[in-house]
Amino acid sequence: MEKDTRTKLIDTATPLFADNGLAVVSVRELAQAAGANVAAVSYHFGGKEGLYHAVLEYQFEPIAAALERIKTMSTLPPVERLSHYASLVAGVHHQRPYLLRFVHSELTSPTAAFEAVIKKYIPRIFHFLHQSLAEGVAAGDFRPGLDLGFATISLAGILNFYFIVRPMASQLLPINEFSDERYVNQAFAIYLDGIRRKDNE
Amino acid sequence: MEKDTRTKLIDTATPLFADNGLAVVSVRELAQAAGANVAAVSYHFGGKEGLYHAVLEYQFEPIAAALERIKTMSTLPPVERLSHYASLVAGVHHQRPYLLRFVHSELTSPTAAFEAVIKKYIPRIFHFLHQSLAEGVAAGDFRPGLDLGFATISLAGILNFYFIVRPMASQLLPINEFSDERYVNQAFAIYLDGIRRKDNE
DNA sequence: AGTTGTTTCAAACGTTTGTTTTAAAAATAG
DNA sequence: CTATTTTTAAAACAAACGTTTGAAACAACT
Repeated sequence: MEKDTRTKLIDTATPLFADNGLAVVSVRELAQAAGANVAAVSYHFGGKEGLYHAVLEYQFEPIAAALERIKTMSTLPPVERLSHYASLVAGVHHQRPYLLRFVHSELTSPTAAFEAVIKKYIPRIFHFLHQSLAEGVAAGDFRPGLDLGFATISLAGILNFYFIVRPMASQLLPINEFSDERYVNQAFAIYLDGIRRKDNE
Repeated sequence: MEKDTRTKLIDTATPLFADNGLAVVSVRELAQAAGANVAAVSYHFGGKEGLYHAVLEYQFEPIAAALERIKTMSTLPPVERLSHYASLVAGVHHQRPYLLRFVHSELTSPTAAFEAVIKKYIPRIFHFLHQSLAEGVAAGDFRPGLDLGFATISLAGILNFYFIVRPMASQLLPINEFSDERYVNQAFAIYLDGIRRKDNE
């Protein structure tokens, strides 16, 4: 078995890195949690940063796949493209519960992996949203006065913020039941209604 | 002068802690950046965590003030209360540009300061929003089917996410000009239009 | 001027960090 | 069976960590 300890290390490191950050988690703590030897990290990944990089690449796999699907959407009407994006967000976070922790951690305090991983995917997503919004305005679906850059951030924010705070939310908020799909549906509905062109425009 | 190095340390530590986190910033790096001695941190704050705690308390000052103002709003109609909250968000982030970094850092990977500081303020804000939304629904202003817990997160998300990613946004997004007030105004308008009761409801 | 309390400083303390090095053991493949 | 790769264990490494120490410098006040 070639990849037994390799994958075991990645699986164990994922929640530890996501919760505590690259710097806080020590190699010894990591190895013990994975049931592996201290030297295994250097042996397989060339060091702690190498393991972190491997974790991040695995986390971004579904985003790469989602971006491929996004390419095929250019013929769809803007509203449907945004709707697809919303369900894509829910699906990706369901597949990779820790992904957004890494994205946000890299956005706020970038490590060496920022250039290699984050800068590769995030701008493409924003570009897709930005362009879909622009076409929606041009088609008369959305409010003509929209600031597109801000509206892009608003959509990303209203959809993703929930997944950022969710791990702590049960301690802080009086929420009965957490359903990612229900959240995304309502949030997207609010957003879409909010940017729609009104009759008096 | 008693508080010269004290405040100098707090001021210097604020962006360092905000950008890199409590664990990553070393006391020596901190002291050198502040032009102080290594021992000054232990002397004035009892240690690195004490300094972090002092930084956090200073950051939360405007939130405490905002919560006081919120108390006086109970007589206002729900829409205006939410609108006040939106401009309060903009004002607080203007006063304390690093505040949200700390809030989010504590939400995702809590330090010892979480219980003492975060748990003290955040639930009150969410309670205020939750209640305002509930009254708005009861008054017929907002859609009757709204999930209030989710709608609370949506509002917090659409307003705050911008301030989380803004430091990195210029590298990632094609945004011409950053204006916090303009962003908050448009984002809140989108949200408010999105939760408004429609004619057919 | 002299006393007292506070603040600053360089140096040192004991720990922990990531990584490397040995060697032996285990597993895999040809 | 042999050769290669992987895993384990224990030890060692320099570097960096947070904190403490004791003396020196400073300030405030009688």
